[in-house]
Amino acid sequence: MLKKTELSGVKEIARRANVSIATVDRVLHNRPGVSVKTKEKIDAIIKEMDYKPNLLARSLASKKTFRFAVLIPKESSETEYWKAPLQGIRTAWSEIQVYGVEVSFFLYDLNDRATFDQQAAKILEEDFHGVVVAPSFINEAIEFYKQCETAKIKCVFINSDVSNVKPLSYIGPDLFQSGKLAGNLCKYLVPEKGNILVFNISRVLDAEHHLLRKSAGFEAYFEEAKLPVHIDVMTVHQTDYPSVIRELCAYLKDNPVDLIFVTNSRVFTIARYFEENNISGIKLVGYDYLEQNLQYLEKGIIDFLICQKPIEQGYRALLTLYDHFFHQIGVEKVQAMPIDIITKENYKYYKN
Amino acid sequence: MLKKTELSGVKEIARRANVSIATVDRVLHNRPGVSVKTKEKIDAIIKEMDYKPNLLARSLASKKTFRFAVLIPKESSETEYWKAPLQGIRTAWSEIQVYGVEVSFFLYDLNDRATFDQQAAKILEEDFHGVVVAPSFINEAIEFYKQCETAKIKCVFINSDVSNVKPLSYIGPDLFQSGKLAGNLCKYLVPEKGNILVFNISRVLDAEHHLLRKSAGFEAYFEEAKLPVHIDVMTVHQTDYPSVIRELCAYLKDNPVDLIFVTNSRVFTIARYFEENNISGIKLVGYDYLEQNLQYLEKGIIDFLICQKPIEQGYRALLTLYDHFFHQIGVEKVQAMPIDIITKENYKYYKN
DNA sequence: AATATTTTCGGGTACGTACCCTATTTACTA
DNA sequence: TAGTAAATAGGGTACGTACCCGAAAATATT
Repeated sequence: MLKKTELSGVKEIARRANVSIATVDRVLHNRPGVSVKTKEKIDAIIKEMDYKPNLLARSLASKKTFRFAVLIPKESSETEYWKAPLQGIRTAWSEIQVYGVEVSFFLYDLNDRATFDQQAAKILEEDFHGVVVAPSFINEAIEFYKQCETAKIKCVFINSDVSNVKPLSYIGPDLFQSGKLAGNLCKYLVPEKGNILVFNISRVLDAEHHLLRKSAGFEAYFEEAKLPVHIDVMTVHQTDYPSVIRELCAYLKDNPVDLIFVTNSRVFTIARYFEENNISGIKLVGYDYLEQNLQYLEKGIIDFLICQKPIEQGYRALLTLYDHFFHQIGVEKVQAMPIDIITKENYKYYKN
Repeated sequence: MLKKTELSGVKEIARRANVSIATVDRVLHNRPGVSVKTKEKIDAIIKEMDYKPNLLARSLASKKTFRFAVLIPKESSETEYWKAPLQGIRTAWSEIQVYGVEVSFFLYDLNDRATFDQQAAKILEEDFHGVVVAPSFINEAIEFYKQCETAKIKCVFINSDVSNVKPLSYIGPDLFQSGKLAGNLCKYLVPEKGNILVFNISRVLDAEHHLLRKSAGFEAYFEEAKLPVHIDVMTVHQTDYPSVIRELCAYLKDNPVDLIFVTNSRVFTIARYFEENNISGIKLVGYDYLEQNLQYLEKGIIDFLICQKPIEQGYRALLTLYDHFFHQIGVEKVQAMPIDIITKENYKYYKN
């Protein structure tokens, strides 16, 4: 608890440049009204001092308010995955609320493309500065992105990216690599010439859908490693329990399987079937840190879960917008999330 | 970019209570000089408003300065592990420096107990408010902790904890569980009745040393899972390459081995030997995200690395002290780090 | 050369909190 | 009851930055 040492920031600059604080302030925010000569002098001093503005004082003094929107799927009864990013966004919001950040939520239905457009339209009606988007529907998302561009609304994408579109930042997994990691793990779980089933469970599957990219990465791994496993890929569009199981049983009847890799969080569906019918001997690998999945991990029915920090994705998405607008910081174009491996022995310590 | 709405905090309280800001300030910091009656009135209003002080304004106005010390091992030529926590501490420091935080570093030599005491003594001579400690030497650390207690210096432990000692916070792995996770992984790597060698490489090994706890967790896993693997534990106290390899060769000559589990970051030593002598067929699992280890992970000589976010440990250690002193926030007594699994396919995305 | 206009700049106040210094009130002593 | 000490309260400035408003200097117009 001692005293400060040097003089403060802008004041010190002003003193050295023999100008007023207001003038320094003008060049800092390159506002007009400063002659080229003095601007250069001040710029030089700023550089020389390596001046960093005091963010506390800045946001204290600033009465600016920014409005952000959030366009992500709502949590469904079938999977609670989207609770996590939402939670992360809420946490970030609570931290930066005091700096004058307003956030509005627009949640769409993963099983209904139309709801995406509806919510997107609502956002465009209002006057937002930025928006966090989970682009589950490729074409719709691209269209929305373009409209945001003309409306000068900054976009941050989370959870899956979209080619040919350059948002302010993408925060999420490298999906192909995520599939490769799954392959890497599964290598250890199956015998020499084992049989693997890759299982896509999703109502909608756009051409570039993220499940397909994981699936592709998975197959690529075994191809590159030249491992002689047999891989079948199966996709079901009816996501309710009976439908999924019906398809699964049909496959199992005719094919030997050592391992099933479910490309999203719905691996618990399979696990439930295994438990209820006392099936063992088939390894199970899937995605996401959900209560529904963890119980089967604990019981040893699911061997591995792969997880990509959904809470942090949401958290960082909002903070990225905040950094961009308040600190005028150049934000990372791509913020690749780690690809985490969760097992029975470490899940209790995992931070989603 | 709109306007604020309500009146500010203390001012509003003062207005409602018909007193001055200074008086409100007194009851907020329960300083003397306020009659019981007005104090009660103000307290009631504070409660009613659910007043939360503006931390920005607070630290702007406060000229308080806190001094923290850091007592951790220095990076050695043998392992660069301790670079990471140091880096995390430095990052945290750069973020909170503006709030008046001073940090001094006292680095000791992992191969020389005496240096711990020397640096510890230096810390006690000066007037610090808090200290970040890596208690590598159990008894010395306990002694230091006690002296800190009488000197009213708050301690935060990182990397490994010490029983019977209750620091402000412990930030690091659950070592026993970390060993269990290793067992969980290795289960998939060895055959039915495989042979495993657990390898401790450390100059000093206190009774409660963290390598031993990992080792214990590892064995416990196989015991609980009732898996009939054969586990030998070997410890070497000479940590240079020739010595380690000499011991290893002696063991390998007489014993079949399917997998070696190295309980710390020195797994690269073994990997180097395997590479130079073209040994394959022995799986290798060890600890820590070091450049030295990653190259062997990439080459497929090391199968898995377990990692516990050393950078974040340092980062959070300093922030914990900061939170405690500046925000008077009750900090978490134990901040268990996640137990992360690193492979060839996900290490590029890992954040240490 | 005098006036109008534009460019360039400084003074001053505000943001919400901390804390010093002084003024007023109350209680106590002789 | 005056006189003094202690308790209680308020005024005011500072923290580092933002930004309004008006003043001075430079340039343009007549």
